[in-house]
Amino acid sequence: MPQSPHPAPLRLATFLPFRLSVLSNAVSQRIAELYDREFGLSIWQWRVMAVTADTPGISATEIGQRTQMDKVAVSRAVAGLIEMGYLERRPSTDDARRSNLVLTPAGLGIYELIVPLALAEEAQLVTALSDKEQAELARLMGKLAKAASPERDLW
Amino acid sequence: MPQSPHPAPLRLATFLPFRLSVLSNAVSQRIAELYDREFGLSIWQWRVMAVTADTPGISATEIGQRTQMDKVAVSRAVAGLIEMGYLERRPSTDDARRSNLVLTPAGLGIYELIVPLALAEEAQLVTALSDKEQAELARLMGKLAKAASPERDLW
DNA sequence: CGAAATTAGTTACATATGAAACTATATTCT
DNA sequence: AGAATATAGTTTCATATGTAACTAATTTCG
Repeated sequence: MPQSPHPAPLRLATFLPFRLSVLSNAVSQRIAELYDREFGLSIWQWRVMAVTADTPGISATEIGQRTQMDKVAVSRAVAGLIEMGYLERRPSTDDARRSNLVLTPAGLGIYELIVPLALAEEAQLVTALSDKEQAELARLMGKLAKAASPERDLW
Repeated sequence: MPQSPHPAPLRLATFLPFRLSVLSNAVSQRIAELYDREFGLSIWQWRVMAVTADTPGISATEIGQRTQMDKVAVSRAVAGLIEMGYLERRPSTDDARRSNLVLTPAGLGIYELIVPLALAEEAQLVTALSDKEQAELARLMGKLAKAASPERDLW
C-alpha cells in the first residue's frame, strides 16, 4: 500500500478563493486610491453616497443591506460624510430611532463629479472584455455568489 | 438646453468593482472561518503554509511575491506559525539576512489535514459551474487581472 | 578596500475594523 | 397598561493592518 507521500496538491495560484481575493484587492485598491486622492472619501463613504443618491431618504440599516456593510461601518461612514457636509440626517417622523439620510447639495455636487470618474475607471477595466464576455462574467459571478451565500441574496 | 437633471446613473449592484468585492468577501469569509475554527489559522498564515509546503526553504520575500502579501504581513504570519510550532526558520548559509522556511512535521501534518477541506470547500463553490464555465471564469479573471495591474503579474 | 546604496526582515506607531455592550425607541404579548 | 422583547444606531474596546522607521547584512562602485 502506498503511503501517499504527496497527498493532495494545492497550488495557490489556481485556487479560486485566492484568485478572487487578489483580483478584488487589485481592483479595489485602484478605485479606493482614486476616491481618496480626488475627494478624500473612503470606499465605504462612497458606497453610502451612491445608494443615498439612488434612494434619497434611505435609512442606515437599509444602506447596510444594499452595500453589504455592517451597521458599525455604515454609522462611521455616515458620520464622516455629515462632518464633511455631504450628507444630512433628517429625523423620521414616524420612527424616532431612524434617520432619513439625504445628500446635501454639496454632496450631490461631488457625487456627480465622481460618477463619471468611477464609470471611466470601471470601463478601463472591463474594456479588456468584449460585451459578450462581460455578460458572461456577470452571469458566472452571480452563480458563484449564490453558491457562496445561498441564504443572503447578495445582489 | 436641458439641465441634465440626472447626469449618469450608477447602480452599485451592477458596478463590477463592487460586485467583485462583495463576492470575494463572501467567499473569503467562509474559508477564513473554516481555517480559524478548525485550526486557529488566519488566511495569511494558511497562505504562508501553502506556499511553504509547495516550496520548502522559501524565503519570506518570496512568500510575499507568491501570495501578494506585503512583507509585514508575511513577517507576522511567519512569527505566528513558528510560535504555534508549525514552521521552522533555518538561517541561510549564503545570506545571513534571509531565512529558509520549512514546515515542521506538525505543520506538515495539519497542512495535510487542511488541504482536502480547503479543496472541498472550493469544490462546493465551483460545482455551481460546469467545467467549461470554470475555465471561462479563470480566463476572464486573468484578463481582468491584467487590466487591473498590468505592471504586476498577479499569477 | 571602504563609503554609499540595496535588500531582508522586524518593530513602532497610527489608523481601521469588528464584536459586544449600550442607549433610546418601538413592538409584542399577557 | 406595562413588562418583555426587538430594532436603529452609537460607543467602547480589543485586534488587525499599513506606513514608515529601523537593524543588520549585502552589494555596488569609486
